[in-house]
Amino acid sequence: MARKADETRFEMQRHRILKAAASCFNQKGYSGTSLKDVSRHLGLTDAALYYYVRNKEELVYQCYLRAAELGREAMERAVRDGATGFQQAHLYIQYHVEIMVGDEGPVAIMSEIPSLKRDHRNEILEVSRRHSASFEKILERGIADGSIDPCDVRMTGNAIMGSINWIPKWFHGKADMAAEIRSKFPAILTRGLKSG
Amino acid sequence: MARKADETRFEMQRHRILKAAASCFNQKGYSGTSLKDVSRHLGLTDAALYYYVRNKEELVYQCYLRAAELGREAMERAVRDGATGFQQAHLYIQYHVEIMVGDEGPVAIMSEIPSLKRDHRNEILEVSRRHSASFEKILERGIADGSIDPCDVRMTGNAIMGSINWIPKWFHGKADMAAEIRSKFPAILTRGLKSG
DNA sequence: CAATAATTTTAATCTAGATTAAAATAATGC
DNA sequence: GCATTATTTTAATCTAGATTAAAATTATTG
Repeated sequence: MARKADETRFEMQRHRILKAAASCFNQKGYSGTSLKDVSRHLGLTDAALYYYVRNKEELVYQCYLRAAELGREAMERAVRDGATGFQQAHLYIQYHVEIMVGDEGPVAIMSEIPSLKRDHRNEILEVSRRHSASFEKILERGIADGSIDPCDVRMTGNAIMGSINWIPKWFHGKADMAAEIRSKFPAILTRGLKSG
Repeated sequence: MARKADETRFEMQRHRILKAAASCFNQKGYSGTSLKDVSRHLGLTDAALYYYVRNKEELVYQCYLRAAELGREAMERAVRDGATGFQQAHLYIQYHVEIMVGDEGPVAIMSEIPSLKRDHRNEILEVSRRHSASFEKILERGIADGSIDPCDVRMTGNAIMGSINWIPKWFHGKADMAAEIRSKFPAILTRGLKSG
């Protein structure tokens, strides 16, 4: 039987598929994209996808897991690398924006949660809650250490996250636009936080 | 034959339907909501909807027209009532937020544009472009009159709009939450604009 | 190269949900 | 109350797209 080499081949293909799927879901929504839409992007048949994934729902679910993974990483790095709450918030926004516009493609299809089946949905909702909570913690930290002006962290968190999550709705992959977003968005979103 | 009374009856029912549809589309997306989903909310049969609307696509389209109408109104009122650019921006955000959380229901399903057929899509995209442009004009006005700090109006506009458009993803109709959003969001979104 | 495992395709199914037609019910004007 | 028009339902269609099974192709390994 085949060993490590195959494992890698399989994983690579699977990764390509998830990436293509995430991109489609982002553009057309879950129910709006057919498996043929996804497979066409890869020069495959729709049936081929079933070799990599149990069914369509599993496909979004995997996209979400990947998005959650990337999000968690971004959060961790931000908390590790930032000295003050403000810096952590700034870094997190920077990393999150990067996920949205980077060449990894838009991994995060945060709008499709209703399409998940109950167990998966609950899991993702839970992860998502924790994620929001972490960001609010950062804001609180900033308020405590004086780097961020006192504010309602729940609302402020939602406002900032929404801004970023909405990016895929108007950003369509042009490289120069990506650069612009990367360079300007973080400053715009944190300007309102700055204290002093 | 029936006259004005019926006209009104018809219009009222049609309005209820559009409202229910918008709400469903917001929760589950266009392809994710069946006509049965919509009709169930109203105690009707799915077939009944066809008396009011040519087909499903027409339904989203009408929702969009209504959303666009409300958006335009909000923009006009804001421009009329605000003295400075900053005030206009603040008012517009306030009105826009109100549309999202008000009892009119979430009219704006700005994510479903890809589901529209070409003509309708182009029309809505055009309207949407004009709308964004109007908001950017407000920001420029504010910069010119000194009430808003110089900034990239394109990016800033997108950031603010995104925040608001994302609200339906996490706001689920609880009245006290609506009040909180209404009272806090505008300040949060404009804090970063303030000059001086 | 032969044999086995991995990957993809072709060709059916199967189902949900949009759409339609005809019939039934409710409302209205006279 | 009758006749007409408005509204809704019931009962079929019709179709796109998800899913599956079996066959074909491609890699891998010894």
